Order: sequence, then C-alpha cells, then structure tokens
Amino acid sequence: MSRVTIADVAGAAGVSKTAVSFAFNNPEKLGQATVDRVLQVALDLGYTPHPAARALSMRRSGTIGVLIPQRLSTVFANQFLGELMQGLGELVEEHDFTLLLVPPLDGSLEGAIRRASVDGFISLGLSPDDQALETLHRIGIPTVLIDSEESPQHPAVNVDDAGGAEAAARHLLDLGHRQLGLILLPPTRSQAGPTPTAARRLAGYRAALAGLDLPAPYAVTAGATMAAGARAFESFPKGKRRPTAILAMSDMVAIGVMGAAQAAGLDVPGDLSVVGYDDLPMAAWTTPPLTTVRQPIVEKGRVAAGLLIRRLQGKVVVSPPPLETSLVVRNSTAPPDKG
Amino acid sequence: MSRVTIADVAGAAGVSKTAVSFAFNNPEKLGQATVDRVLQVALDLGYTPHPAARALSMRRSGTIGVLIPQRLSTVFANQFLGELMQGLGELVEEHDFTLLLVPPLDGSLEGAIRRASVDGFISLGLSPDDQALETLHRIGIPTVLIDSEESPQHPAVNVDDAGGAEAAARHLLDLGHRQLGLILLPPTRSQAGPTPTAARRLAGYRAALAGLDLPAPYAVTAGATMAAGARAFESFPKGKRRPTAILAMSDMVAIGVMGAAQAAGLDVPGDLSVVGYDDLPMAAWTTPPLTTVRQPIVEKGRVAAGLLIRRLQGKVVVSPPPLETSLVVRNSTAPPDKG
DNA sequence: AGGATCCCCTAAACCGCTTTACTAAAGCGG
DNA sequence: CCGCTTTAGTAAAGCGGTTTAGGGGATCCT
Repeated sequence: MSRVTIADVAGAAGVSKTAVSFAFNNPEKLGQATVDRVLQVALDLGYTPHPAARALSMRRSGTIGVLIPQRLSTVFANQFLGELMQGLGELVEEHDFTLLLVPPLDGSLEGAIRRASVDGFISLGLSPDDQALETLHRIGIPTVLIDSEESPQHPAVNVDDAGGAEAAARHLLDLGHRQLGLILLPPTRSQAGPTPTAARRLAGYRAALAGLDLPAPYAVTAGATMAAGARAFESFPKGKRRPTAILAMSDMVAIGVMGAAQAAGLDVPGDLSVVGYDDLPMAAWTTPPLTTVRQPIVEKGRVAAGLLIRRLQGKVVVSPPPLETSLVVRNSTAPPDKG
Repeated sequence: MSRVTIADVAGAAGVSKTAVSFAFNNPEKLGQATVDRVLQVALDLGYTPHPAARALSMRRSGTIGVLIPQRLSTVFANQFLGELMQGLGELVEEHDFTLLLVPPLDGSLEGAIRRASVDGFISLGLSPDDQALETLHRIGIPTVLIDSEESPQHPAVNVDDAGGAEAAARHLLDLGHRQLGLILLPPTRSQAGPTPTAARRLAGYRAALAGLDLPAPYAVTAGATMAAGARAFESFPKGKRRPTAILAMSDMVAIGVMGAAQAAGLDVPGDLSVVGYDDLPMAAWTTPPLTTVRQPIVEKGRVAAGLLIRRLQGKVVVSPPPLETSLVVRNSTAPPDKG
C-alpha cells in the first residue's frame, strides 16, 4: 500500500493535478463545486501532500533549524536550553513554523547544516570565526545568532554579559571576599578560544577586580553541568589558600559546586559563597537558594525567533541592543569566614 | 545569486548529473580520477545537495519527529522534556538522524503531522483513542509511543507508573497520614479522559488506599508547572480539614506546592508532606529536597529512539516491558502533626 | 452578430536530486 | 581475432508537488 499522491486524487475526482493543488492552496481559482468535490475525494482517500515534494517545489520548508554546538545529550542537561526553547517555541508556533534541532553530525556542524532542510537558522554560541558561519552565509540561509557576535552577514541577539558578571563580582567584593575562584565556560569543540559569551563575562569579572590589589583569582573551565561543577570545585586549592567565594558562569556549575562543597563538609554560604549565572528556575529552589545573575533567556529566544521570522518575510532586520541582566541576591553568598 | 545545483557541478566538471550524484553517493561506480575531479569542482562551487530534493527522491528525510501534545512554550517549562530529549538525542545522533519538534498546529496535531517531513515519529502521552494515532497509521509513518498505550499499530515504551504511585501513597500511609490530597495530570486538549499515564498513576494511588477506611482524598488537576502546583495547593481545603500530605503526579507541581505552602506559612514537611513524580535532577536540590518517584526518563528516551530506529531499518520490534520506577525518600515527607 | 471579458480548468514545465536502464569502450580467455 | 564480461559513464524516467501559460465556453457590451 503506497502513499496516496495528488495524481490519485486527481484521477478519482476526474480533474487535473492542478485542480487538486488549487483546491488546497488557491480555492478561489476554482468553482465552489469543484473545490468541494476534490476536497471530499482527498479526504476519502486519506490524501496528504508529501512534505518534501512541497518543500522542493515551493522552496520553503516551514521549518527553522536550531544550530546547537554540542551533543543533544549534553546540552539538554542544562535547563538553559529548555528555557530558550520556550521562547523560540512561542514565536515559531505563532507563525506556523516548526523547529529542527541540528547538532553536529560526526562532529561537524557544517555537515549537519547542509543536510538540514530549513528556511533559516537560529545559531547558539558560535564564535564569529567558526567555519559554520561561513558555510551558512555561502549557502545563503538566513541566520540569527544567539550568544555570539553580530556580523555583517548575521544579526545577533545578546544580553549584557559583562554587566551581569561585573555586578556578581562586585557583590562578592562588597561582602569582603578577597580570594576568588572563577569557573569559566569552555570553548566549543570547533574553535580554539573561549566563546564570545564566556569572553564577555570574564571581562566583566575582570572589570570589577581591576585596580584592586588582590591575589589573582583561580580560574578553571567547566561545561554547564553539575558534574563538571563538582569537578571544578575539587580542582581549587584546599586549606588556607582556598577561595572563599566562587563565580561560576552558569547556574548548573554553581549548583554542582555547592553540592561538592557541602559533601566536603563546607557550609554554603558560611564557608564558601557561590554565585551562578542564568537564573534558571531551579536556582530559586536550591539549598541554599542560589545568588546568581539573571538573564532573560525566554525573552532572548523570543527576540531571536522574531528577528529570524521577519527576516524570512523579506524584511531587513538589525541586531537589537543587548538585553538586560541583573544580579539576584539569594542565600548562597555571605561575608567570608573570619578564618 | 541562486543556489548551486547538481547540474551546475556537472556542467563545470564536464560530466553528467548522474556522475556527480555517484561521486557523492556511489564513488565505487566511477573512476577514481573522475570522482576526485567532480568532488573538487563541487567544493570550489560550494555545492550542497538540496535536502528536500534528496528527501523526495530517496523517500527518506533522515529526521525523526517528536510529537508533542502541547505548546512548546509550556512543555519545555518542565525539565521532563529536557531529560527525555537527552535520551532521544543520544540514539538519534548515533544514527545520524536529526530531531524535528512537532507541536500542534493551530491546535491540531493531525495537521502538524501531515506537514512534517520525517521518517518516523516518537509520540508523547497520546491517548490510545486520539485521532492523531489514526492519522499516523493511515499515512503509514512508523511511530513509537511514549507514556501511552501499546497498540497493534504502534509499540510503546512505558514505565511502571502504577507501581511507583502505589509506593508513594503507601509511604505516606506508613508515615501515618490519613487525609491526602491528590494532584492529577490534566488530559491533553485533544481528548476527554485522563492520559494513560495519569490513569495508571491514579490507579496506583488507589491501590494503596484500597481497603483502608479513610476519608476520600481530595483530588484536583494541574498541568506540570510550578504555577499550576501553587494554584492546586490553594484549592485544597484550609483549616482542620486540610490534607496533611499531597501526592503530585509531577515534580514540577510538587515543587510549586511546596512553594505555595511555605509562602502560606506552613512548614514542609512539618505541617505538610509532599511527594512528587519523575525525580528530575532538581528534585534533589529543592528546599527541602523532594521525596518523589523516580522514573528513568533518559533511558525511556533511549529505548524509544532505539526502537524506532530499528523499525526504520525494517526490523520488527515489540514493546519492551515497563521500565522500573522507585520511591526516592528525601526530606519533604514526615509523619503528620499531632494537630 | 462579433469581439472582449471572465470564469474554470488543464497541459506541461519545473523544483533538484536519485536511480534504472543502457551504451561504448576496454579487458580477457581461447 | 572473436565473443563475453567488466568498467565508466550517460540519458531519461521518476519522486510528488506548484505554477505558468493558455484554451474553451459562457457572458457581456455595443
């Protein structure tokens, strides 16, 4: 039993393929009676237009790709993506698009990009010199960047990463902390340096520390998972040279740090203060509730999707100004021990 | 500047379209020299096969659809989906498939199904009498069900919903609770009764209560969000007829209940015990850490994806036995007040 | 009555790729 | 040197839709 095609419907209804197509897409070009008859026959036969054929013919698939620089199994462990998907989903559904998740294929994002039948891409965290961006531009698929850097080819939506980071660092300094530990986001596999977001946040931390005569902060790198956060905690010096406060670039890492610290017998925030980044919903619920930098993730998704959709409609769009970030002080931070 | 097609490459390389296609897909059918030349020309021209054309011609798109019965913006608020995506992603990436998210289109899942260019579907939480399943079968797209009910047409992967629920209820009874509040998962928009999962969990709760001479538990319905959980809490009786413990069918709801209860001045678990369902990663981190029923969500995704992929490879597959659930006792439950 | 207009509908081209014949040339054993 | 199998490549027929150009008949206008 093979698929019912437009020709089958045409035959059964005694009209041409064109008529069938019109009945669905341009009913006003046909007589009312014909439209009704064709539609009825189509229903009886259980006809459904073949999506790929439609996409080929119309040069439009009705789907938007989400370019993800890591494996799905790791990136969905961070609720950040869930939040972002909410924002993307909202706009995308409103305009009858559908979302295709595009992670690297055999380690290569470029390969995955070519295979994806999409009208446009939302791309996450790509460094401006990533080969994938070049590919995207050459193929000519409209793309909007998130957590990246605006370029002549592609608009970008970002938040005030540096501002939030600076506020976080300043908060710890104000509490009296002097020996800090920094946990940076890692580069994505395809590139050498830190991601644009990581770089901006680091700059923010540094700005707060600038001019003060402090011991250099310890810095390590950890992917955005609790496990990586726990490992990062282990890698800091113990004993009296131990940092009294930790700045993490993601909530997941911060939570992992809290867990490892508590498991090691430290009190948070009594012995160790921890600040995250993102303000995921769960940050308000941890033990203790996490002090963190809030960024409007859902909104970020909405804005990016909106931009891309307008672009797909042929309008010219420009990168919006960075969205605001703000420090949310909860209970994972306190003045350091008088150790 | 229009897209580079296979014909352009063929022309530039002085060969036929067939040769170009072979160079990519069946290099062994061509001389080595020709293959090299064609590939080089393709590279120079920046040629990329049109995915829709490929899909049409090969009758295979290389993407798997995830059928989601609600709006993306609501369903991604529940980390459950994030966990599931990790499992799906693992298998799917391994086999070079890509994932398409398919939420209802204008409120209709069936419409969305028709539009989606996929080789198979993973479907979430569909009731066995949902029209969408019928549509799926008629179009003949291989489908694997999750959190649904096995049918002759489609295999299903489930967990032992009833067992977990029964363990949860028994735990509360053992602690001495007699007046319980139940918070059920809502039906999806497209159907009348509760979802299969909700029905099985409710049966589990009932099984634990059976034969005991207890006041009937209060029961309300709430979607899997914290806000809905908070509202559910409000809707229970206050004062002395207040339930002393609450069984929620999802962790998100349970957390919402804890929040609302605490905001109302109740101590959890002192004044109110709460049990969730799912054991999301965040359940271990709430204040207090949540007692809940653990189900292997990631594994569920892996199994379902594996099943579908094997089915797409032409093998026959059968529904696996339900995956295990288990009660995880943390600190959100305690004996009731001696009120 | 004759031409212009509309209204319906259709034939055929096209979207860009894969794949099934099929051919021409080369290689091979006898 | 001949018939037979390989090898290397091609033409053309799909895949299943949409869309352009146009044809025939009824209606309208003068």
